[in-house]
Formats: sequence, structure tokens, C-alpha cells
Amino acid sequence: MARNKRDIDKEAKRTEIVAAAHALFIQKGFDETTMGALATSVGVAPNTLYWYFANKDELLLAVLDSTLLSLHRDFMARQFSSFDEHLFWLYEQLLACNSLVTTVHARVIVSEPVAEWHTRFHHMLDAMFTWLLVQAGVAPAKVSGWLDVCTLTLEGLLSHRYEAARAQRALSALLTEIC
Amino acid sequence: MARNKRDIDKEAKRTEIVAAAHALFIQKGFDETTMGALATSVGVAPNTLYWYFANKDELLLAVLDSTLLSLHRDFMARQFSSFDEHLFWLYEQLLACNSLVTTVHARVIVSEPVAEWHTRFHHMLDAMFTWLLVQAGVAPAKVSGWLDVCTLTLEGLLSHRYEAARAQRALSALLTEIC
DNA sequence: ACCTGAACACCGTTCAAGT
DNA sequence: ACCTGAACACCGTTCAAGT
Repeated sequence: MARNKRDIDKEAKRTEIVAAAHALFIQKGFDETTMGALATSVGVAPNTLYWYFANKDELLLAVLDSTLLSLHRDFMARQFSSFDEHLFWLYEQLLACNSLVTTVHARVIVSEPVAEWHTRFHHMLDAMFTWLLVQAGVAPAKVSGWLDVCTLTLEGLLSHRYEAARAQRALSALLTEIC
Repeated sequence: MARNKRDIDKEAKRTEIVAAAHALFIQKGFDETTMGALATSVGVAPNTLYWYFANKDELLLAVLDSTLLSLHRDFMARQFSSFDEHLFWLYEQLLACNSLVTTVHARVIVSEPVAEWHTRFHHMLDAMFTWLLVQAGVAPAKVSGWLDVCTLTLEGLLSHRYEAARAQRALSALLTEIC
């Protein structure tokens, strides 16, 4: 996309803003991060942010996309020996940005673009779980029934911030029963 | 609690406000319901609400409590022939106020009283599911492992507003495997 | 005791103006 | 093209004043 130096600079600035927003959204939360605070963290006037992003929700979408992209990158760079290891790794990764999960669910109701992103995200999760379950030897006919249980349990564990031990126990209960 | 006429009037007014807030929170959502809109809906000045409730979160807590109370009342007035029927009934009841579920999860992070209410609510759900699972003949040793899976799946189905058929399928997958 | 008008602090966003 | 100061609309909340 970025053709000339000007485009590259603009892209770099966008990336810088998204990085700062990512840090603040996770540290303070989306609602608690004001555009003013984000602006000072980047060293710019609040309204300057609106030259790069139409509004706060588009900024959220950019943060979500970049988070998912780096998650995917890390995933590809790893080898997993078992279904368990795979699932727990994913759990730990997502736990680091669990406040984003809650934020998405809150904004889905009021923002159409966020709702679309949320749908796409779940399609991705579904595809991943289907692959994992089939890989683990679950009969394809039974997969569809378990899909939502797996996804929702995982998401619930994140948004409720359960201690690692409890999350482990719940995921284990699921796994031993399915496989 | 209400001793004399004055207390009764005050309690009645509080109940009226809570009822109006309940309707608006469910119809429009918590964030999208301004104190001003709620005030006009009750026919009073916005700041009058602060004579009855310290802030918007306390109003939310009152709505949550009243919702839970009437749910409990309805529950007691019913007979359930099976675990399935019981669970689906609960699902349908909670679906009617699913936006409150999302709101609670969003406010838990920032409001201590809401966090306490949320903890109490999950204790209640845990107790209920334990009772149901034992009733259904699940070995007590296995109950604790399934508890969180049941709770989180139920909550996830609500907050994601899945169509009835899909929710039915997920809950059925859980039930047939557990029992 | 109960209610209100006016005001405050804050926040997302816009706009006209600068370079 | 990129950035800013000033302003706008809105919202939760407070406060002094009314009855």
C-alpha cells in the first residue's frame, strides 16, 4: 500500500498511535483511556488523532487487528506437540489482552464495524477449533456441537479473569471429555 | 424496613425509578441510557435521581437485584420435570436481559460494588449448577470440573445473542455428555 | 424531606486556521 | 499534507436554593 516516503511516514505514525493505544487500552481499559491521554502519550494534540482515525472505534479496530496479527505470527512460529498445549498457549496469549475481549462485547451492541470484526473473529476461532478437534480425533459429526462450548468457555475464562489453576481445570474437564 | 408512610413513599418512588431504569437499560443499554433520559421517563429532574441513588452504578445494582429477585420468584413458582427443561428455562429468562450481562462485565473492571455483585451472582450460579448436576446423577467428584464450563457457556450464549437453535445445540451437547 | 436550576468537570469530536 | 487552538454538544454529578 505505502508507495512513497509520504505514505510510509503516515503508516509509521499510524502504527505508533496504534501501539500506544494498545498499551493504554490494556493497561487502563478502553473507556478509561481518553483521546486526550492517548494524544499526550504520543506527543500530539488530541484532535490530531482524528487525522489518522475517523473515531475511537476505528482506533479500537486497528488495535484489535494488530493484536490478532501478532498473535497469528507468534502462533505460526511455534510448534505444538498436543491439543492441550495448543489450547493453553492460546488461553495465555489472549489472557494478556482480556480487557479487549470485554470491550469488544460492549461495543458490538452500539458499533456496526465492531460487530463485523467480532463476527469475523468468531469465524476464525471456529475454524481453529474445528481443525483442532478433528486433529484430536473427534468425529466430525460431533464437532459442531462442541464448537460453541469450547469457544464460549475460552472467552468466559478470559473475561472473568479466573486464576490459571481454575482455568486449567475447566479446560481440562472439556478436553478429557471430548478426546 | 419501611416503617412509616414517608418511608413507604420513598420506597415506592425508588421502585418506580428502578422499574423505569430496568426498561431503559434493557431497551437501549446502560451506557446509552443517560440520567437525563431516565429522569424524563420518570417525570423528574435529572439531579433528583441522586437523592435516591448515589450514582449510576448504584442504580445498576438496584436494577440487577430486582431482576434477580423476580427471576428467583418465577423460578420458585414453577415445576421442572427435567434438567434440560430447567436449563433452557433459565437460558430464556436470562436472554431477556442479556444486555445487563455485558454491562456487568464491563463495569466489573471499574466499579468495586459491581465486582462484588458479580462475584455473588456467580456463587449463586455455581450453587444452582452444583445442585442440578448432582440431581442429574453426575458424580460429585466430577461436578467441580464442569461447573465453570456450564456457567461460562450459558453466559457466553447470552452475551453473544445466539439464535435459539444454536444455543439449544450447544447446551444439548453439554447435557448429553455430562449426563 | 424532597426537588430543582444552574453550574462544573470531562470527554469525543469538529472546524477554521496555521505551516 | 499534517497539525493545532478553540469551540461544541453531551454527560455524570454537585451545590446552593427552594418548598
